[in-house]
Amino acid sequence: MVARYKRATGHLVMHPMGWDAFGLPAENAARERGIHPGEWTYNNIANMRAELQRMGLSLDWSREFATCDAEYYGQQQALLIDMLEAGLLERKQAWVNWDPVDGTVLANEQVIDGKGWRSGAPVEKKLLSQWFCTITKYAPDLLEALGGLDRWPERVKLMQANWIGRSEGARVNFALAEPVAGIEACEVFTTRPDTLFGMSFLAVAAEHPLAASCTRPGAAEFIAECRAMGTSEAVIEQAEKRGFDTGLRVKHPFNGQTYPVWIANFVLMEYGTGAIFGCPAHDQRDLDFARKYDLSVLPVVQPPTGPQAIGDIAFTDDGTLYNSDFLNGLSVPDAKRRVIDALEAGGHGRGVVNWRLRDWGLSRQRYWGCPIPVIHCDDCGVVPVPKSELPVRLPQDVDFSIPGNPLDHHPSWKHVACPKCAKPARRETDTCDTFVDSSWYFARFCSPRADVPVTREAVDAWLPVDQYIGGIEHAILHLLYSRFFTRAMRDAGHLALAEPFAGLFTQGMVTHESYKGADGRWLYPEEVEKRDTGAVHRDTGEAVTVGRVEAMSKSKRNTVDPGAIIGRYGADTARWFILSDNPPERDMEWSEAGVAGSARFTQRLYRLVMGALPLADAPETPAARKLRQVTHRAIAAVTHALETFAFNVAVARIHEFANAIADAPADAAAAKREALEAITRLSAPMMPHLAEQLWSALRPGGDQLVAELPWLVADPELLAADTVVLAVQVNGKLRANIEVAVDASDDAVFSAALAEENVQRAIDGKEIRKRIHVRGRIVNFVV
RNA sequence: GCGGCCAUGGCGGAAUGGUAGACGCGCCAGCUUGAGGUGCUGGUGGGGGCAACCCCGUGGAAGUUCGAAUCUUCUUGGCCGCACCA
Repeated sequence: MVARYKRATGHLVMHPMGWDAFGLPAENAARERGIHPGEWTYNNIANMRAELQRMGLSLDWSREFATCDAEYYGQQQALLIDMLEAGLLERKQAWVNWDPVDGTVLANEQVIDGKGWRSGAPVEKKLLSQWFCTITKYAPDLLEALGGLDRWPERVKLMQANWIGRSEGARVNFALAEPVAGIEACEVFTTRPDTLFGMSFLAVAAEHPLAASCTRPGAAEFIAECRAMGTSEAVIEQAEKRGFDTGLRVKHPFNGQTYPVWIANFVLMEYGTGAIFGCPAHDQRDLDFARKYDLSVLPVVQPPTGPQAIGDIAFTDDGTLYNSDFLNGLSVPDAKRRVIDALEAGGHGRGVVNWRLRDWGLSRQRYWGCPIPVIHCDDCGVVPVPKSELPVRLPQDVDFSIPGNPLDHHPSWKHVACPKCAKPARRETDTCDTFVDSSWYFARFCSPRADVPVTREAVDAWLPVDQYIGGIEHAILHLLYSRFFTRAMRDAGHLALAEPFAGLFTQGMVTHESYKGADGRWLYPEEVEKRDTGAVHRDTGEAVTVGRVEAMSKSKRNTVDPGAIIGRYGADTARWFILSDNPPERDMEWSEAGVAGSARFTQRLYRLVMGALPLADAPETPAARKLRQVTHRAIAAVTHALETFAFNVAVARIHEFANAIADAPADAAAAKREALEAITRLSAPMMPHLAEQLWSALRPGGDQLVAELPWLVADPELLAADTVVLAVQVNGKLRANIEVAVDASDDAVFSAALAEENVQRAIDGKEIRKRIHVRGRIVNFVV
């Protein structure tokens, strides 16, 4: 609808459609039904394409592709090779989130409450060699550039900023009192270096090297316990601080004292350095920990109200430093600066900016994804596949009956000659996270058949995307990865911009109740019948559990098929109904109540126009001028509503317009054609088929489609009314309405208002202390 | 815990600080029909008169203002994001 409107307003619109088609569901279908993932996928695409075409979407099908087309993922492989050469794609050992059910690695973003986002299984930590996009190299730019995205929702920018997570602080190096296993010091990250004199312990994550070097009895068991508990939901909810004293001690950089080193379950290896210094008086977690293990608590920041004892609540606000040697008397911000200077001068640390964002692990041990185009050679190491040999195609003959990665246990696919030395070597069998596929598709649409990823001419002409419309669920991951990929492509010379999406609109999601049968299987809404006694299965009559209203998803089967509405009422009714229901940015609980009303309106509009034909010439009358004014106000109102994405309001304005045309008196006939043509053209983006039908009836023999006509522009002369209805208030309460000339003087307006009987009654002879006249709006008497 | 959004009739929702509830759904009544549906007409926030009109009303409390659903503060509830992030 937006594409049709923008086209009418003179824009050259590219409205493409493609398919994000790699991923787990295809492999699951293959396992369950013995059908090849490709066949399953392309069948689904054919069904969905037909569905979209029935809706009458003005899509440019000549640019269509699927991400599982070798022509697409081959070009993606070329981009990956560029990124490898630019140091943006790296292989490194890393603690990864391992989904034991799906048998694959998950990105942090795919771990929800400690569980795999698809399998729901508790995620384990594993140390593996994996491919990473070094998105962290762009962290400062990805954060700063958010400021320039003035057509993005604030909410999305905020979510991205939080996700990137910039925090200023210091790294402090603590020398061990006695080196252990070759380790002489431990570095921590802190945002509160000002509280360094309030230190009472140092704590490291279970995965930290210092933890591993601890030989005390019980240490290994404690570490194993932490790892097993991992990120499971139970642990997070309990939030119980647990620790193990290693017996090691570190030296304070300034006061010469030593402090104990603990292993603590609340310290994360992934953030900062995996080690912290504990200042219980001014950090709640440290305080909980210190109280539990009876560690010292020394306050060093004094609130303005004076010294206070620390009980079970840490003091985390600003104040004045004390108990802190050379920092005494300073404010918290001043003390931070001062202590960082001192750390740097003494070689004990430095001020740093720390980022929450971590590198993007994109390796998946899966078949149905884009193969990472490198070859492992015993002599040459990791060698990129020469671009002339792309695409690295997925083999067709794969066996899903064995668990694990089918590419890995395929008999021949991975055995190749090294491109450098020609000795036997092995293909990489990891495939890409499917977020990679969706991180540059918008650029590919500009030149979808090119034998390079994108042609400069095409991307320079089309990008950035002027209006991106997608669900709020993409606020962080997809949009962040796309912003990263665009920068990577820019640095590789493929295009010349950093930000892919100039304007972003986040649609709400369509939600529906979910249903579960007695055997625990999810049921489709059409299988369920609601009776007074409760929900039952339509065929078997057995009781059905009604679940919560949530976003429609294939896995929960709480989906509805717009095809049913199209079949019964037609595409225009379906479109009109979907647009009229509620504001597009809001979630919509799907209900077909009201579809009949939408169908009624399409019928009504048809009768309104067809019933007025043929239109004869008629004399200009005051009534005709009134109808013309109504028409042009409708044009302005609908245009404004569409510009602001208030589609439900646009629908309401067209309803009002239709009501006004129907109510117009017979002597307004001279303005009837203009009104009927206008309502036809205004409703065309929403109901394109009906609009063309009506247009051809209004202009028999005409050779233009509504879709080709420019958008109507309201005539300012007709928008300006001759008279205006003013509300008259007394003490802010409405007492009357008066109709006055638009250019009536204040005095004329006031005397007209005072002439109203009801106004006089409200004033009741009291003194008028103030009179307000806001032209075209309101009159108010204060008595 | 931190950050953000939201709260308006039976329902979805309108409302540049200026007539709260547009428009639609639903419901009620009447006309049309043999009946039902469709269609058409009227009504539909609460209360009082039952007409003209008056009082109350946008989760709650206070404030700014001639005037607040809208701005400010506090508060309650719901939703979303992040989360032992040092």
